[in-house]
Amino acid sequence: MKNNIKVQRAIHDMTQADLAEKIGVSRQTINAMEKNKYVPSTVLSLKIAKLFKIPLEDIFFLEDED
Amino acid sequence: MKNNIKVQRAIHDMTQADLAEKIGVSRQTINAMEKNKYVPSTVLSLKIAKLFKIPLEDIFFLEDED
DNA sequence: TCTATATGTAAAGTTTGTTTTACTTTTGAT
DNA sequence: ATCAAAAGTAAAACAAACTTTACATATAGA
Repeated sequence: MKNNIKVQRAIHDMTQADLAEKIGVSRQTINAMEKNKYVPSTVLSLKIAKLFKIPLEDIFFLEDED
Repeated sequence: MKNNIKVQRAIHDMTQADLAEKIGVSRQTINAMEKNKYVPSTVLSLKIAKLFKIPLEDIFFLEDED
């Protein structure tokens, strides 16, 4: 799975720390997500989509190997 | 978080085992998800939304306590 | 009623997400 | 060139997802 969180942050002019605080996780969690170190929970991805006011599928994308 | 996987299964006339097999998890995982025993990963929820051909937010819902 | 299929549940174990702390590197502004 | 903020990274510890096995309950049809 891939994501474009970094782009969404740029659009909204937020740092990783900003986003982390808004959705209630650590900054490292945001960083690791952006670097595709792991797959976040559905609660987390729903919160991010809600914050950015766009469909979850516009931020997170399945890949062939998923 | 809540979900209406059971309803979607009914619409598509699928058993828990059917769904489990289609998205590549165990039947107990589907059962536990339906009974809100845990929060699935974003890959799993994306696969379910894709299978049912509806937006993820039409299946999984944030609650106030999330 | 008997049987097959679907669902619910539980415990143990493995894997993976997430936090915390802490340090390094990059970037941009002055 | 310097400084501060932002981003990258890493290890240890803990929490949660997910699997496997196994059994119990429900439901519907023959």
